This record gives sequence, structure tokens and C-alpha cells, in this order.
Amino acid sequence: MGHRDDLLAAARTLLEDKGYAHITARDLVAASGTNLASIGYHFGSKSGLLNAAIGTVFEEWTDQLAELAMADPTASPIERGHVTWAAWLAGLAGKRRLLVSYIEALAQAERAPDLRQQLAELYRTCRLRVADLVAESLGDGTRGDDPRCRAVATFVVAVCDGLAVQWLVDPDGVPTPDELLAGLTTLWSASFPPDGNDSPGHT
Amino acid sequence: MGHRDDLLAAARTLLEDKGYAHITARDLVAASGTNLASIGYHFGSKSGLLNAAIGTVFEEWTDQLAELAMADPTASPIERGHVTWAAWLAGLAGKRRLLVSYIEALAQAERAPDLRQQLAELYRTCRLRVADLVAESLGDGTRGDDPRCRAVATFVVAVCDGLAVQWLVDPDGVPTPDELLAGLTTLWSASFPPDGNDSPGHT
DNA sequence: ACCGAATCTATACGGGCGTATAAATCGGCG
DNA sequence: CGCCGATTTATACGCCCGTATAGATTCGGT
Repeated sequence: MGHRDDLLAAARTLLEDKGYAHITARDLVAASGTNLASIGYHFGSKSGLLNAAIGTVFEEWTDQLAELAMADPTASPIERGHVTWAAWLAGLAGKRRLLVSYIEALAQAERAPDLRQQLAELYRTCRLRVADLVAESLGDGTRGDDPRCRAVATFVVAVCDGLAVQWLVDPDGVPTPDELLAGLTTLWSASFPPDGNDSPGHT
Repeated sequence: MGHRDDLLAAARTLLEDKGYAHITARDLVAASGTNLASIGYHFGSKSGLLNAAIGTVFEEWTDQLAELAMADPTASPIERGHVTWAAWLAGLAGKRRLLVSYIEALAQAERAPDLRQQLAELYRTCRLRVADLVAESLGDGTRGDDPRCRAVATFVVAVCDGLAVQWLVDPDGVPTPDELLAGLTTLWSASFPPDGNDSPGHT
């Protein structure tokens, strides 16, 4: 097709190196070699175009993450987390702009129900995939739709997001994945002493 | 004082119920009963004012979080995490707008070095406080400046941020804190089997 | 009472934005 | 060819924004 595809392609590019909030209609036109009015004609509005583009970009990103976590199915769950977080942090440096775009989109989503739903969908599928990986590496027949797997998946994704935020603001303040693992190991052996009395009281 | 304080107060209010990115200079003037030019006079620019206000708002927020985590010093570390995350999630509903403002600020920080540094500082002190709490609840003499405590603190904060993001986009998709704890418990016992052979290989 | 500095007021400026409109062009088909 | 709907072009419109300017006012120190 014509302008429609050109605009979508330009939007994808600009999202990766200019940032959601700072893309103007005229930027899109310049980058695509199309015309100002084509945006309205094909997508209704600028944000219509941007939201159409953003879904595909971030879907690919989460795809990459999921693939990373799939490596080495024999590893223990926490070891997988370790590997995943390490790969995640290592990959951030090359995706800085994209990450900022993502955060901007997150903020915009509050006022753009379509975008918000799209992001919600993105998280749901991402969590589902991670939950399956978790179930698999538990290796005790637990299914991916077990609430505990869902919870762990939420957790893993949350850590990725949270680490990314801290890395964005203060790269040097974020511990290495190895330090992270060491910290968690300490934490857990203090919480569940090997001389094993109990598990923390929760209902 | 006069307009200076009025503007700061208005900025704080607007941050909580309109969102960083959508506050205009004229909003601030209207909400403070001051004058358009007073912004430039006292703060140099609109963003100067906003950045001055944002520090105090979020500092208070992290203060609240730290206080929550301090309760019950006898609890195990993971139990403390559990309590902290529960309180965090419970508090989000009343802070939705503020959370959006925070995310917007995060995005803006990429282009505003002052703001970024301010946020970095915020995270550093927050992590420090959490690290001290972690050290304390380990109860084995470990100091708060131990890298493992720092790592755990980063981790805890990351989970808070990450959960908040997922909650913002898709509140129903986020597990309850209890589910979270159950998931982590399962995860860990699979990673470090009680019949204790070893710890995952890391350097 | 007076003066200079600090503060406040009113308004103007220039610019960039997203969108709408109307005319030109293209492309398939009778 | 001649028509018509789909697309593309060029441009105009109106809005709102952040900031600057210049004059009025207030206030502390003497």
C-alpha cells in the first residue's frame, strides 16, 4: 500500500529514537515522505497512528525477553530469573530510547483507553508465557495457569520493569544480577532457615 | 511569602490530580491566584517550578512506604516484603493520579538532567533506608551497606514499581500479595530443595 | 519621607501544534 | 475514452502554549 504503510513504518522508527511524547505530526510526515493530511485520512488522528504502531513494537520486545528466559530448561526457577534479569539489564543499554517511549506510553495510556487496553493485553500475554516457563521449570506437574505460577510471573515481570526504571534514572545504582542473586539467596535463607521451623504465617 | 509559595502549593496539588505532563503555566496561575509572569520570576520556567515541587511530593510518598516496612521488626525478611507489598498495593488506589504523574516525570527526566538527578537521589536514599531495614531483619550483624542488602533493597523497590505499573494498566491482572507470597515460596523451595543438595551455580 | 530593590501585574509575541478543507491526481472498469 | 471513488496534495485555520517586557506596586532600611 501507500501512505498508510509508510506512516506506520515511520512511527515505528520514531518511537525507537525520538520518544512517544515528542513525536509531532510533522515529524511523521517528514520521516515517511507523506503528507500531513494523510495521517487524518488513514488513522483519524496522530495518536491513532501512534497507538497502531506501538503495539507491534513492544510485542516484539516482550517476545525477545520471553525467548531469553526459555534458554536452559534444566535450570532451577531462580536461576532462570537470574539469567532473565541479567539478559534484561544487558539489553537495556541498547534500548534506552525505546524504554523511554514505553514509559511515556504508559503515562499516556491513562487518558487513552485503547492504548491502555492494548498494554494490558501485552502484559497478560507476557505473564502467561512467563507463567508457563515457571511451571515447566518447577517440574512437578504444576500447570502454568496455577495461581502461584501466575503470581511468580507477575513478580518476574515486575522486577524487570522496576529494574529498568531504576537503571534509567541511575544506572550505577543498580546492582549486578549476581549481586541480586546473592542478595536473594541471603534473604531467603534468613526467611526460611535451613534448620527449618516453619513458613511465614500467611492465610 | 507570596507568589513563590502559592505557586509551589498549586504545583503540588495539580501534580496529584492533573498529572505532570498536562499542567500548563496557566493552570498553575489559576490554581494559585498568582500571575503568569511570576513563574518565570521565581522559578525561571514552568518546569523549574514543577521540578521543585515534585521532589517534595515523592519524598513524602517514599517516606510513607518506608514507614510501612518498618512495622514489626521481628518478622522475617520475606514476611516484611509481603507486608510492604500488600501495603503498597493497598495504597495505590488512592494515589492513581500521583502515580501517573510519577511515571510522566520519569519520562521527562530523560530530557531534564536536574529532574533526573533528583529522582536518582530519591531512589538512592529510598534504597538505603530499605537496605537498613533488610539488614536489621536479617539479625545476623549484617550491615545495611552490605552489597547483598543493597541488592535486596533494589529488588524490593523494583517489585513495588513494577507491580504499580501492572496495576495501573490492568488492576485485575495483578495477584494479591498472598498469592505473591505463595508463588515465591513455591519458587524458592523448587530452587533450593529442602533436601538440600546445593545452591544454583553463580560466581 | 525617601529611595532602591524586590515583587507583582497586564499584556504582547512568536511559534508550533493537530486538524480540516478543497482541489488535484490516480486507477480500475464500463 | 470517461467516469467515479479512493487517495494524495497543498495550504489555511484556530488554538494554546511558554516566555518576555514594561510599567505599577510594595516594602525594608535609613
